[in-house]
Amino acid sequence: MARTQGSHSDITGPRIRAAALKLFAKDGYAAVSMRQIAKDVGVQAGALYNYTPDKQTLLYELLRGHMDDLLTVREAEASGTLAPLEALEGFVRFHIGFHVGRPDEVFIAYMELRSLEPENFAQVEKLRRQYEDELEGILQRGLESGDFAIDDAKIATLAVIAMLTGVNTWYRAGGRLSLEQVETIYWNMVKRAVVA
Amino acid sequence: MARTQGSHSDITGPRIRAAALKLFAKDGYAAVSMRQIAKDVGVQAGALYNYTPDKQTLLYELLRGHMDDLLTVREAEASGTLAPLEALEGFVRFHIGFHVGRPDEVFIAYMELRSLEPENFAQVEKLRRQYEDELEGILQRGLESGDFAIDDAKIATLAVIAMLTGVNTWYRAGGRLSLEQVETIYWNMVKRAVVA
DNA sequence: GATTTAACTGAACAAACGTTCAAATCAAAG
DNA sequence: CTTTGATTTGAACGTTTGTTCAGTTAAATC
Repeated sequence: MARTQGSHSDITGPRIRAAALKLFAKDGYAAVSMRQIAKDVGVQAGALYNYTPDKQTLLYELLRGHMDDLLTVREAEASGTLAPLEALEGFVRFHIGFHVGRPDEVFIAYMELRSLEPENFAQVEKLRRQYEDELEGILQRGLESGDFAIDDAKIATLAVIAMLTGVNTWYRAGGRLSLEQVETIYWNMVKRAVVA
Repeated sequence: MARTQGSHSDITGPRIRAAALKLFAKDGYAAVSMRQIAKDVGVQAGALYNYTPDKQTLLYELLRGHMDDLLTVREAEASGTLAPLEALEGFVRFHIGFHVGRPDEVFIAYMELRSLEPENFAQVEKLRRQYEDELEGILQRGLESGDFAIDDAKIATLAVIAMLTGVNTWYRAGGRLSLEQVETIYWNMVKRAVVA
């Protein structure tokens, strides 16, 4: 079994994942061949199978890793103790910052969900729901405390997330607006949309 | 050349497009084979080539047709003469109603843009920008008249469209909420987000 | 320097791909 | 009934797909 103890080079695995990530994001999972990934890494196609049992697992581990990352990083700045307004602002700014910094991961994370086999899909979907639940909790708390004025916490959750994730379709580092400006613009819109 | 005069059956072409639409939406353009489309229609793969020169054109015509539809239907309820607030409400309700009624078209229209060859991509992209420009115009007018309070008309355009199009990820006809209720919930959020 | 062990190559596999085309089929026209 | 012309079949094409594996290479261990 390969990769059980570090020996000769531990950089090929990551390089494969980086190449797959880039190519899947650009052309889509189904349109990318193992030979293209191998060529990008500078290796023959057969060599990839020392690092992944198959193509599907390669995709799954990218999506799974991305969601783990998202939840782990988010956990570090928990919102449970904050008032709804501050918690919401924190979530908005976190979401934008995190997603803008990982455009390829974000892109495949919801473009290629359907390319996952059912059990892999279920795993990733569960993590995504877990992330959404934090926002829904914030909105629900704010609704009950009277801080927020929304018709439906679940719909507002999905609407806010869709709006925020949309940043990735146009934002490019080094553009007209700084990340902090973008965060503030979106936070203003979210605030006005939900705060009483 | 086939299909120059109606003769024997004019329903095969539409049936092919319907099958392609359904399969592309479910599995993605690259993952769907001409043989799968043919099987769905109840015909051999070779027969498809009496109706389309190749697979790429099939996709292009689906996306192109969808965008033409969008712009044509939208034109029928122009907003130029309305005050910004009414124009915006009309746009929001139209966008939701139109998109919710065509989930497959909407899904491939922005999932499979990258599967279009460059010149086809440019055509479809142009139509999409044309649609977005109407919303941007409404927001810009409202900004200048003082009816709206937003930081940036272009960003607000993209944010609103992302939020509205997100309806398609969860809305199903016959669910808990009627279409009109959904429109109203989203209109409330948009209104609060941008109206002064 | 010899031995071990992990990493990679390069060829091969069966299956599936988009597309083509001669031959068969079928509905309508004369 | 025969002819015409559009439509479909079914096989074939060359290419590409994911994956396997015996054999080569090269680094680490003794």
